[in-house]
Amino acid sequence: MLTIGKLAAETGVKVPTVRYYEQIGLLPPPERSSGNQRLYGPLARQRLAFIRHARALGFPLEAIRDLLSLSDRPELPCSAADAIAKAQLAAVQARIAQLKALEQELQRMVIQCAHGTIADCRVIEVLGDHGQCAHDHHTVPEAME
Amino acid sequence: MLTIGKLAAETGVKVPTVRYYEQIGLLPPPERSSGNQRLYGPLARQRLAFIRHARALGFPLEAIRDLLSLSDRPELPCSAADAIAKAQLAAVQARIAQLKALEQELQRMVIQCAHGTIADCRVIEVLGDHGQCAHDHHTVPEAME
DNA sequence: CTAATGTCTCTAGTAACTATAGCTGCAAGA
DNA sequence: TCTTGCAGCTATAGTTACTAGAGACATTAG
Repeated sequence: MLTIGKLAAETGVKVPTVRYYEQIGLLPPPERSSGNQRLYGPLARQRLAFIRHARALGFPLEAIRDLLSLSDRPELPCSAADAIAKAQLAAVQARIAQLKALEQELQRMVIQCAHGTIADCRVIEVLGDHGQCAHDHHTVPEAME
Repeated sequence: MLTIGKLAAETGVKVPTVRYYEQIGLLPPPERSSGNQRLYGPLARQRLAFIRHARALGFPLEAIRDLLSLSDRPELPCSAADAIAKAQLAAVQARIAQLKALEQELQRMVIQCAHGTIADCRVIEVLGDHGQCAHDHHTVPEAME
């Protein structure tokens, strides 16, 4: 049986985060020691590793919740899991495309900076006037860490 | 003089967001009408457009705060503004690189899915075992809007 | 004049944690 | 055995950049 600290060290998740996952119901409440400390078995370790890996791939916790409940029902077709992964892939791709447009614009700004005074700084000037931009970056999408 | 609604419509910022910017000190408290409603002049409009554009380029509000205070001092050298823009560019580029690694991994997962049952779903399997991954995506960076 | 829309303040909620405070548990050294 | 010090416990609040809601007042169109 692992204490929360060992579990955290083994999975690379921080201790408060483990407790947070329990609080929001992603991890089941574990056994407790006589002194009321959490004790985890290998199943919990596996589940936490799953969560950690999915988070690292950018899946939001809600998607992970769905994936976990799917993995508890191995007899179902995997189309639902597939759909979640595809949605995540699409979100990542959209985000990349958007960031590339921002990158272009920022690069233009930085390159044109003549390193004089603020009064004729391209950075400040371009920010003040969207008309000088090449691309349409005027939609700020949601984060995804 | 513009009411908050007109200002919002002209700049593409939502009304509560304008009030929020005032609350955190990005916009100065404007004049008020006899009935206590906010009234904005062209300077406020310009400042808000600046904020809006910088946000669209992904600058965090703290960076925008710095940029605004720089733009109030046109005689200073523009190196500080340049540095902020460069930092934002670097953050965007780092984020793109990280998302590309995720994209690869997600693509592998989705492509390998045989559309059978959950029991042998690659999506679920790969998430449960990081050893099957090609890349090192095990650092989740911070958001950026 | 009335009805509809706009605006006001204030509070709370979002995602996914992180940090803090103040307490108790537990293992090892002197 | 004492004690020191880390680990763990609960609960609350803070983070970013807003968004949503409640309930009241202002303004404007018909």
